[in-house]
Amino acid sequence: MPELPEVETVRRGLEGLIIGRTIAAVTFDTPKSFPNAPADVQAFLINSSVVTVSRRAKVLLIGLSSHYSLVVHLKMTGQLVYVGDGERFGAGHPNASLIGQLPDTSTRVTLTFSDGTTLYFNDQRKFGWMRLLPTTEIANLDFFKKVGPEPLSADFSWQILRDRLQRRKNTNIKAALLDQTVVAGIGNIYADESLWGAAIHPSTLVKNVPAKKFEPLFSAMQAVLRKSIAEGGSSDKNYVNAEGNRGRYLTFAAVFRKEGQPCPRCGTIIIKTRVAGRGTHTCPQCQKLAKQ
DNA sequence: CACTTGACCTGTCCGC
DNA sequence: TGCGGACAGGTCAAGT
Repeated sequence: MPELPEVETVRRGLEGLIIGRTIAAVTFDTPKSFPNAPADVQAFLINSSVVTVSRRAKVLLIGLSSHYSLVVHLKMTGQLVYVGDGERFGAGHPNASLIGQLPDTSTRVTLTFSDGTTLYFNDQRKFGWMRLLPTTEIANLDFFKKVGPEPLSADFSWQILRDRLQRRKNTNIKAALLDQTVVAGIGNIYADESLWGAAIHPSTLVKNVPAKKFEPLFSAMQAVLRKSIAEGGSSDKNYVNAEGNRGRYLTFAAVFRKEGQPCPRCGTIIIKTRVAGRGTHTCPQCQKLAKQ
């Protein structure tokens, strides 16, 4: 569920909260959530400070003064939540209610800074992970070598999107949008919202998507992602930002989790089906499946 | 090689 | 009320 807008929201939050802080201690539960060797942790995490917080696709990169980085994938239920001390987050601060609430049963990794504040990596379903890697090695990870372009980057275009989607011409358009090697950062929420925006049925095979539809799809995808970032992302169940607050985008969503409600464009009742192995929300009037 | 399905997890919800 | 099973979906491995 954390997709590009949610991870970007976490990134922006962390950037203002943890840069310059020095890591004093770490605790973690399972090798899967944090598989690094204790010796590396001691040598390259402890006593290093946070220099950068960046993002590529749905992956967060916390750059450290040791020239290592914490690489974090939240997968479905991961959270990165910063909790200050009483002085920083006193009564009235939106984060104040978190003091004493963490760690909880979902906490996998706890990073304690030298000033006594804390960054928690929580993950109810344990799909997510956090790894400490030399910063220069990140680009060599298989995922980073294969991942597609950033959909909001200045040099991305509808023609590039079209060409990359068409590499998967025999699969449906929703599966192609979810393929991170086609374009980075799109997950179930924004695939459904983008396809509704362009009035394309998600089961349409890529080779059958009319040529005139790729530009509207590109525009809809960018608009949806930008709107969601502006609203702090989507909180369906677990997602919260770096201060523990939920996102607001689903208030504005056209179809995602809107089954049974009227389509904002034509009033037809939104339905939920299954496409590409995922729950899929469409307007049956706006998004008709042409014979294929 | 292209494409689809299952596994990884656990909390929640639904039907019996 | 309790319980089994379906479901949630990002990514990778395995299967067709």
